[in-house]
Amino acid sequence: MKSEPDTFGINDLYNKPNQTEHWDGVRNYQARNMMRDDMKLGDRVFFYHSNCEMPGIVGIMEIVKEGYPDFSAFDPDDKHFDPKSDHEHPRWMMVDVKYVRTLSRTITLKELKHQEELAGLALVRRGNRLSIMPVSKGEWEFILSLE
DNA sequence: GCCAACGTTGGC
DNA sequence: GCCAACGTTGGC
Repeated sequence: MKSEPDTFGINDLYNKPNQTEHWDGVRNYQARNMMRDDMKLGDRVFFYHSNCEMPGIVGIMEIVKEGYPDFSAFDPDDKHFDPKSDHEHPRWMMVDVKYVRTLSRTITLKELKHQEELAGLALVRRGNRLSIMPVSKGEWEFILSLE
C-alpha cells in the first residue's frame, strides 16, 4: 500500500493509538476491489512511501479490519468527498491496518526494479500508478530477503 | 460505444 | 517543475 510520507508515513502510523489507522481516501476501483474482496484479517502488507525523496518499501503492516465503507466519502468537507457515495450505497471501501514493524532500511523502488525475481511485481510494471497492489508469497519473501 | 479532453499519479 | 501513463468524464 502506497502513501506519501508528507501526508501519512510509517511513523504517523506508529504514533496512532493502537498503532492502527483506517486506510481512507482510495478512489480507484481496482484498489477498492482489492480492499473489498482480497484483503483478509491478518494479511501482511508492505508500507510503501511514494512521491518522496527515496521512494520504496519502509515497513510492514497487518490487516486488522476487513473492507468496510470509507466514511470520508460522505463528508463534504473531506478532501476525498464523493457525492455519488452515500450510506445506503457506499461506493468506496477501506480497511484498517496496524503497524507491525519498520524495516531496518528502505528497500528502494530503484532496487526493486533491478531484481530479476521481481519482474512480475505489479509495482515495477510499466506505468503502474495503483495505490494498492498485490504481492505474491514468493515476491514477499524475496523482497524481505533483500532487507 | 467511441474518443478527445481533462485531471491525477508519481518518478525523476 | 516536468511529463509519461494512466483513469475518468461527457459529448456525440
